Amino acid sequence: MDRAIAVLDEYGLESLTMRRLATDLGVQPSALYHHVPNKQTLLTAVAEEILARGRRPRRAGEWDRRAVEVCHELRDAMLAYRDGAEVVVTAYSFGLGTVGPAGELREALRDGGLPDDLVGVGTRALLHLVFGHTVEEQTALQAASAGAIDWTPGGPADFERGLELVLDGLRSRVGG
Amino acid sequence: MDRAIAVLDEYGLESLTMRRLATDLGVQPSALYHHVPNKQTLLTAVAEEILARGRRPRRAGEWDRRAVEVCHELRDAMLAYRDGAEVVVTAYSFGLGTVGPAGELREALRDGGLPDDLVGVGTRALLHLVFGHTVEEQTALQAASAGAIDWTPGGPADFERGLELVLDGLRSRVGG
DNA sequence: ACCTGAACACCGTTCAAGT
DNA sequence: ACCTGAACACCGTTCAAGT
Repeated sequence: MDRAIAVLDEYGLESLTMRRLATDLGVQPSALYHHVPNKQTLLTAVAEEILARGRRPRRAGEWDRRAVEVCHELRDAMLAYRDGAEVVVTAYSFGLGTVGPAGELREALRDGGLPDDLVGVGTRALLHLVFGHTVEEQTALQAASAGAIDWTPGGPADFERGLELVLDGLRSRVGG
Repeated sequence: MDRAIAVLDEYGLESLTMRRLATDLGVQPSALYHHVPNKQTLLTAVAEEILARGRRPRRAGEWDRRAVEVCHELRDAMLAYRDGAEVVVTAYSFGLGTVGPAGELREALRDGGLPDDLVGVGTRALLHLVFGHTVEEQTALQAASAGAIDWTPGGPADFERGLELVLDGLRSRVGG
């Protein structure tokens, strides 16, 4: 797991192959299949580890500030490793909603007193915003640091303004 | 182009390889490189063709209803072909914003009289919502039709409720 | 201009065999 | 239990050579 994340962070997702990881570990590729059934499972484990390493204590009390906090933690966790956003988003799209923060977000919206169906709609909307923004941001950051692009993308400020758009929508529906 | 989309729709993105497309066309793989510099370019062209085939006339007059209309057109276009959402989202993440509907969305928000920076934030938020929802919906639909899953995901109703959340946020900021 | 044939440098995964 | 060695069935891409 440690070596997988190290290879990912140093050489990128396209270089995180079973063969390369095996070489890095000084082992034959086939040896990996005694610890993991296939590559997708390996990548899911990497995604979970990235999220676990990004975990922080909750501070906010209000449900909406807590939702923003979870979104920031998620973004920061993904940005902490090269191609982290892609890895997490792909893992999420496989095991729909299994990955950690979805549950915490859902809980926050529920605590806000929103009706059940809106909790679902709102949670997915926030997750999609975080994922979309962060993949775009990370791609642009990496392209910029490679000199392939001249502009820099919207950072935390733009990120939060996007979140506020849907939180406005949610707040106006509390108790509705 | 026609054969590429046909192969995609019949066998899925993972089967749309240069070698397979070549075989389908009765030609050697190397022959494709006289029409396209690499696979990514081919996939971008496929994405553009999928969007072009989904193009519909604009009906709505109001800027916010027009934005919803563009989002629906985008979703429908992607859902029309197997793995269409993945192909379009990937292409988008490479040539950031070059793909068609982003401009139309941007134009709609601008017509709404929103300040320039909010136009950018809002456009990206809507795009990310459409992409996130549609990839999730299509993945679940395909998993369900393969019998791999029992539930069905949120369709057009949930889709539109998500959009309305951010449109509420945007409307409340018109003239602000 | 467009294509073939052959090669290069890779993939993920399986499986008998070893210790 | 954990690993090796060897193979299977693929990839994207390049390039000299043909028409």
